[in-house]
Amino acid sequence: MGEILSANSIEGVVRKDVPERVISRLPIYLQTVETIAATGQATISSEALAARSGVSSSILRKDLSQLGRSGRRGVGYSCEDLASTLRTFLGLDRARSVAIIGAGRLGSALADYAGFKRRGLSLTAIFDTDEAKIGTVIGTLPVSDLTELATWPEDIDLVVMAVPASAAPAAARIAAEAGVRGILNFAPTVLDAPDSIRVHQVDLASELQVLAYYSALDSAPLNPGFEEHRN
Amino acid sequence: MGEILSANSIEGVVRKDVPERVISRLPIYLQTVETIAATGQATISSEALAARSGVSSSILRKDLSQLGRSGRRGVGYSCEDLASTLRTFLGLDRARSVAIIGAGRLGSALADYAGFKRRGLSLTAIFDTDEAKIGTVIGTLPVSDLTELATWPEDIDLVVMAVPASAAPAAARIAAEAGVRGILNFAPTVLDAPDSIRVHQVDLASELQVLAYYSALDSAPLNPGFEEHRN
DNA sequence: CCCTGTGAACGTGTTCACAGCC
DNA sequence: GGCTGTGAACACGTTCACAGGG
Repeated sequence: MGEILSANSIEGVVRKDVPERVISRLPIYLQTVETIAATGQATISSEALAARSGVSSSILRKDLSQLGRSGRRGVGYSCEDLASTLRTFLGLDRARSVAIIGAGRLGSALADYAGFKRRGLSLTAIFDTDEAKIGTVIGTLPVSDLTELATWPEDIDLVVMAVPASAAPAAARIAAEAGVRGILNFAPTVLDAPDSIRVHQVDLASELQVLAYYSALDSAPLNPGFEEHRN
Repeated sequence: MGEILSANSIEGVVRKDVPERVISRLPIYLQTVETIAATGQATISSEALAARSGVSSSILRKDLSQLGRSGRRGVGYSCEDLASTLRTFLGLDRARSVAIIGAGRLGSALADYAGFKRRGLSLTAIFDTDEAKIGTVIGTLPVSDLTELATWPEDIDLVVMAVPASAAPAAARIAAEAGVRGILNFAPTVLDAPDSIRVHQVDLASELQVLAYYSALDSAPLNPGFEEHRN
């Protein structure tokens, strides 16, 4: 045991509990540093890496320092080492298997996303409940019946949920029973899932509505005088 | 640099400055309360609305209190009034116009998303640079040449970017020059845009990598005694 | 008595500034 | 001199608990 521990640092140091905010930035750093490594550059400073990742250099250093010492003072971070540290820390050294539920337009489009393998993920299966779709091929994978998820021969770690809101809760229940550990939910509905399963929401309309708020903000004042509402 | 632009101090309009965290939850409340209103229920308590939105009741009350008084003590919130307050606050009372850039599989799938109008958004145009795609029809909209965005007759408030990472920066520049106020970027690359434009990132692989981290976390038993390492 | 609205306490995340090592 | 790593200061977000109107 303790693979996870040794993963983070060479000297058997601690795995402090790393806040989710930090975790959510690591994939960005990973992607940036991989891009830089691909150009042949051997090292990069926190300043430069932060700028290209859209964060401040101090937060980048704080974040990376939580994975154990990974940079060298006076030099910067080794691109290769850092990429490898990040991959290991995120658990991507062995590819995580992903299934897509929903073989409609969105599911098909996401399945086509070329970057799975390159980013430590392996698309293992696509499920649907629609008999007309089952058996058709998307990319290289045939669409399987969702009921087969429960007895699927390979472990499925993560699910991308690309079904209508009405179908999402039932599909989530099936995924949870099959032992899936995380769901990325594109359906515009809050899923309540057991604690064993982690759900992240991606809602096109909600994201656009937030942007709409800010777009309205500086072009036209709304609600004049709403300040005064106090009681 | 840090995309943390302060959206408060713009154009002289000083409104009580509502934190982004709060703004990002409002669309969820809106959707939940609309669903409840559709069942005919007239009022709802903070407790119930919070549970169905996946937040705590105290945070819901704090959030809503920032939009002015919207509930009634002893009773709860009027579903209709609250929905209307939220829509107005988010600037959705007049539909915000959205364009999609990228008429590939993802762009087409997103264009098909039925909920635009219902959620205060109006899909106005779809752009691409590929001549083979220009002129084809997606849903009810023809695909237009991206160069036309600059002189598009209708105002375009928001853009959904559904192009490969390599094409995203150039497309973002065109959008920025056309006066677009917000970009929802599905391309897996950090866009740096002028301050006048707000960029939100949706990255399939990054989201899955975060889920991968947590899935690895508790499937492996935690190191016994790891508590003690905390300092 | 019910349920919102809110100050005050608490906890978490970010920035600052510099010590420490290259 | 350059750049990381990190405590300490600061800012922000959440929860608590209760005052106060219905």
